[in-house]
Amino acid sequence: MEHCDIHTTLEHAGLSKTSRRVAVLTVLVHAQTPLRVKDILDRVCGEGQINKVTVYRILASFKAEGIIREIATDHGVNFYEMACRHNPTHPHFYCRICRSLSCLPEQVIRESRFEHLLTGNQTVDGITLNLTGVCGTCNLIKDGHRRSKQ
Amino acid sequence: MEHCDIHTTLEHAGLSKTSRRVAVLTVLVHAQTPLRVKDILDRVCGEGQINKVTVYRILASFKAEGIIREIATDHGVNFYEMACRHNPTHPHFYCRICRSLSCLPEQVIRESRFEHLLTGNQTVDGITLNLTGVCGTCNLIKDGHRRSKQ
DNA sequence: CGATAAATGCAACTGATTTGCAAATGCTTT
DNA sequence: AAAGCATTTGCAAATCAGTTGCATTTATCG
Ligand SMILES: [Mn+2]
Ligand SMILES: [Mn+2]
Ligand SMILES: [Zn+2]
Ligand SMILES: [Zn+2]
Repeated sequence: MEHCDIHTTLEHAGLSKTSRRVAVLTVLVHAQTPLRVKDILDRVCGEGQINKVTVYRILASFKAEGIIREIATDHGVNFYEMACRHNPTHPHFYCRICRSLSCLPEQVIRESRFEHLLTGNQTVDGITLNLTGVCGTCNLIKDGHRRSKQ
Repeated sequence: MEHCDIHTTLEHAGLSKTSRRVAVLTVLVHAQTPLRVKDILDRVCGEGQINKVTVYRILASFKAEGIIREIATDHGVNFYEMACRHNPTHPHFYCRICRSLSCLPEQVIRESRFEHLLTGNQTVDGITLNLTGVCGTCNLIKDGHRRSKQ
């Protein structure tokens, strides 16, 4: 699958190409699902490592520049994914058992579809559509438990 | 505006009508916007007060029974609102400056509209549609700052 | 009334995110 | 190159929402 060029993206956002920013962006660009800060730390295990505070700060700057999207969940853990043209806004599914987040990529969400709902002079810069429930894997485990109790 | 009967709701959910549950549900039923735990604690300032742990446990039981909805936000603070027939699922607007959440009540969101996106055997029990941005009040303040700097 | 289960409060804990500050790094000007 | 200044990073500590363990109270049942 195609993805953005790391260096072009940073240049276009006006962010200098430090080793840490390149490392974090590389991880995000190659991710198949949205990532938590912990996931990013695990995957940036190159030579000089990286501090979690640095990751938080880099993510904040990426978000401010519109490079990435932030997806909040109950349980207070945020996920991050690319917000480039290769990855338009789409719904997600969050499993409240295993706390995993997966993309539901078939339906693109247009901001314009909801802007008429705004009555005051709000400014919208993001949309999140999340389904919550129990994922397939956790449902299987649940069924197993149910059977073994009968 | 009309709202659910406290006692009927608790009975129907199979929850005993303790003073704390009645207090929390009363606050939620009369709220004009989704509330944080802190808001609920502020509003349940009757005689015997109430402990925050109790509020968390009551909210967990309400959510498990489908009495209320939970709305997650960046910043890791959850909001709660009634999930009864008087208040069908609808989008919300979250201001990332003042961290307030407001209801956008004009567009009802039907779970069925998104279920065809699920490929595996997930179980869906909730949908959240959030717009994020800067609210009218915070935009006014921002404009004020911009002017005073010119 | 006792026995038992459910609900509550309190203190301590957890875990994600943030803040303060000092050290490192990078770029500009002399 | 050296000095000056802004940006980035790391480390320790703080913050803050939410959770857990356990003792106490309150409700329920026979
Ligand atoms: Mn996604
Ligand atoms: Mn609402
Ligand atoms: Zn799961
Ligand atoms: Zn605001």
